[in-house]
Amino acid sequence: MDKITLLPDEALEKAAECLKVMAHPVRLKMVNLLMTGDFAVHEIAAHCRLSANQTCEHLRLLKGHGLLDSVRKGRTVYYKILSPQLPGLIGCIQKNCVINPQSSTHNPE
Amino acid sequence: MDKITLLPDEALEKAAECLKVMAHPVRLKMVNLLMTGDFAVHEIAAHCRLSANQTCEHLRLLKGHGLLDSVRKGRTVYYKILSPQLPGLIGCIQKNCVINPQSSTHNPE
DNA sequence: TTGAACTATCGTAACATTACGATATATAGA
DNA sequence: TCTATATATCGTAATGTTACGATAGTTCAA
Repeated sequence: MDKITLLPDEALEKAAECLKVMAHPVRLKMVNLLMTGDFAVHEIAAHCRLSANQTCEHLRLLKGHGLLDSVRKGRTVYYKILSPQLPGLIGCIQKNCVINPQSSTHNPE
Repeated sequence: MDKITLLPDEALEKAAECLKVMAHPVRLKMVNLLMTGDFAVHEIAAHCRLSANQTCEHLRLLKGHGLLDSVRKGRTVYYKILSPQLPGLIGCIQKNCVINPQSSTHNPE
């Protein structure tokens, strides 16, 4: 196993869209936080040092792509991880971007 | 092991930048192809059904971030995978976006 | 009902990315 | 040298993304 296969275009487009959603430091931070539990919007905002509306927009994007889910309890809305793939991606990032730092050290210009 | 950790901002920003580079169906396709061997620009262009200049630009971006490398042999320039993390990411995509299709089935609007 | 807390949405300006034609560079062969 | 092939770059229009102020909806409690 571990054979190299050429993935179909459809899968690549789906993957690219998913990656695009995750390709933002704030959204990565949100997902990373939510891996440790469920949190309210204002808690996520505080953790990311972000305004309420920006926080909502990022969360909406993540939820809109099926990566997160939310429940309201009174005035507070709690977000949680829905996609079972997210932790894997974060783990992949941890392995590839933290332990083995690389990339973004070059400049195309 | 497999403990959940909050990654530092620096790592998240680096990861986001790396993901942004990969978050394009054509670039994913290029990397996927290059996992099977080294290829010339015009071969990559043909495989991706892309114009020469677009192909070069995508390859330049990937190379500029240290993900690919290239060697010239005569008139032909061959690209190859440089970053040892790329196959892992593609594998992650294969697991998460192909076997377990999800995401991009919702629409934020 | 009124106000406060919390979340969500809208309009839009600022910014980044992508596509594409035109052009430039590099190499090999006639 | 001249020409064709193979890459690379540039300028710019089209498109997409993000940030941000303003506003709106929701819930609770006084």
